[in-house]
Amino acid sequence: MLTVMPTAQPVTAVETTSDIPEVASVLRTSVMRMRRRLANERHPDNDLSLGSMAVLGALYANDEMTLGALAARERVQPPSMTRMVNFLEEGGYVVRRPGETDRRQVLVSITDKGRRTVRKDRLSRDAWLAQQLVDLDADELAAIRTAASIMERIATS
Amino acid sequence: MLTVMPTAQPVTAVETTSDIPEVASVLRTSVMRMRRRLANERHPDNDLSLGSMAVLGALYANDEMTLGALAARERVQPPSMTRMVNFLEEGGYVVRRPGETDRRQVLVSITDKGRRTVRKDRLSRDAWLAQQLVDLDADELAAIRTAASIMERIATS
DNA sequence: ATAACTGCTTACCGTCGCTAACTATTCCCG
DNA sequence: CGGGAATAGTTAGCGACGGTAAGCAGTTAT
Repeated sequence: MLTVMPTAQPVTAVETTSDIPEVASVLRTSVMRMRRRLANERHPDNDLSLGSMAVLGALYANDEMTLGALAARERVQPPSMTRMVNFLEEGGYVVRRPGETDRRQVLVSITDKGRRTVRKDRLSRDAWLAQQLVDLDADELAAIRTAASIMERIATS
Repeated sequence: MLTVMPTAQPVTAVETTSDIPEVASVLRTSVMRMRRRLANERHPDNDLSLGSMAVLGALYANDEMTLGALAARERVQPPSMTRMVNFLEEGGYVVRRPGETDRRQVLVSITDKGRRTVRKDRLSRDAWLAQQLVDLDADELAAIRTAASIMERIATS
């Protein structure tokens, strides 16, 4: 007995191969649209942008990081990270201090306010996306997981 | 007979359900990074941005559309679409003309130059992404396809 | 005929990313 | 030790991309 087959008829590997350009195109547009939607879905009472939240999340995990490490992690140039950290510092979410051994460095650490924000935000910000995923079946969820890891790898290559 | 199970050990539906927040988070960051990468990968000799290309692609499929229809299709506010169309018109990729029955409308249609650009660009712009996908096996490709269609649906919901 | 609505445009603003050029510190080598 | 090279961040300025508010012109309804 066939369970629900997501969308496609079973295709052979050969046919699939010739579809690569099409998959590339489809993936590209869906990624673009998805990120636009995600950017819009932030909670209104939260003034932190997606980028800022990602930084704050990194600091939530590792209490203190250099600005350079943050930039590398987010795959962003140092000036972009400087701006984000400025913004976060003004809001009281993080604090800066000069590096101890190397005073050129800037050590960024998260404040209690930042920590609280991350916890609250993890709940509310991903809530919308999680809600969209809740109706998916196990196969679809697995596909998303696989695709996400491939995208991560491609984006980082 | 079980075909290849992408990456994960067989998980029950119950376990999978509890992973939803994590999948949401992973998906979100990979989408953000992926789109950043895609934006950077455009071919240097092509002065059209990703958004403009999407519009041109829509016009390639349906010869003539109103500006409003284009905005709706790209899930963008009318002013944003006005700007893109201005840009495309200046470059000679599209032409504007007033609507016939309703002269408030603006009908946008693609020129030969626009058509040529789409064809050339489809080849060259997605080439990079396609190259990244070429080493994937059939299951992974299927996962991408499924994920893309889900993302499309979510983004459009 | 006029009021309300609609489709697009204009003006302005914010985010996010980049490069180039600068400062301050550290490292290395003669 | 001293001085140039390298490194970590910052500042300044730009471009792409998105939004809202307000205005204008054409259409519809009363």
